[in-house]
Amino acid sequence: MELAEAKRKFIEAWGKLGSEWGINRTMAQVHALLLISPEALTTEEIMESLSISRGNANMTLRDLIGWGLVEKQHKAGERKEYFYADKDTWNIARQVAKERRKRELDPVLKILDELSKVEGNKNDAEYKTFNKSVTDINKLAKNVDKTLDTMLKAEENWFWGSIFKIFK
Amino acid sequence: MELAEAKRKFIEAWGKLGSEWGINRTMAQVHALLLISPEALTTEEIMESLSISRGNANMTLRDLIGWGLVEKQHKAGERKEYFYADKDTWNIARQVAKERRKRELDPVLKILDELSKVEGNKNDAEYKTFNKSVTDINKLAKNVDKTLDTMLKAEENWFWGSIFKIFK
DNA sequence: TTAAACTTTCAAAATATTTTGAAAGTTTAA
DNA sequence: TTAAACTTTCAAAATATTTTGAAAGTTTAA
Repeated sequence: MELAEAKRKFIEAWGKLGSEWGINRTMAQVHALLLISPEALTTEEIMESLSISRGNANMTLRDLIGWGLVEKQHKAGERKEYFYADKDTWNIARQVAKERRKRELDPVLKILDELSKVEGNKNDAEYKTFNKSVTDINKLAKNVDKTLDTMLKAEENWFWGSIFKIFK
Repeated sequence: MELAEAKRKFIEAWGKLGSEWGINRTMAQVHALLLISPEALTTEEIMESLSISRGNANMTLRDLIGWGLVEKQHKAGERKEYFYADKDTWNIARQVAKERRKRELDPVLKILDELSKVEGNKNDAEYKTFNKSVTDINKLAKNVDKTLDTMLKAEENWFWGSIFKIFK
């Protein structure tokens, strides 16, 4: 396979995976493009490579910066801004986990905590089922939360090393 | 908080979480409704509770069955079909992990394997960066894949117990 | 100051996804 | 067989999301 074709496939695959994981397709594609670029790119180059508009490129890059996946760079003597993606996969995984936890898991945990406090008649099947489902899901969500927390603080080797020790 | 209000909130929260995780909102809401129902419900009751159309209810229920989260039940002497959700959160988590792995992770792993085989000039920065990113992501994805595999085979207590032993 | 070189915004258009509901299909009892 | 009681399908409508591109805004050098 040609390098150029391989690059296109990578951008496509990453874009698809992104869209299945709540990151929009273009955002994931811009990220993919930067991941395989040795040098930081300008908005212009990104627009060109992916055939997207200036507005889209601008907003997408700001989102990626917001997710902590991309940073702005300035070159001496130039007005243009350059964009560079962190290429450490462990950092990428951690950043994504961190953002999604904050944006999605935390608000749900808050609601579940409230809902598991709702009182009711213990002889009412409706209440009993509601309460059991809510408390069970709450427990699971808290476990996930704690695991993510540990992962966020951990070093890559330590994390996977420990996971593997357990999983043999 | 009233039970009725709590139920509404739960359905809303689960629906939102679902839509952030690639399961459509209505599907997640139907699932939530069934999770807090002690008895299996009919299509009619689901349509009514959530104010959705017959077609939507039917397709959504079939999807939920396809994800292994809901099952059809028949009551003796009745023509109607009843739908019941598995209430074991560990099973739910495993089912979802299993389906998403199959639908999303596996295809990407296949592409990454191919892409990491692409040959090129080792003095070319373009090639070097491409190759490093692809192989790194491939390694991470394989780790995730293996961990999911273990999780799918594990018992709940064993899984979380082990995770906790490590994470102290 | 000014104007060139850039970035950002946002309403409108394009696209993608979801939902509806009527028509078609299926099953069962008699 | 038939017809009532149900389920399924799918084109069209509704809704949600994404993208465009021109206009407005900002920064810098001179």
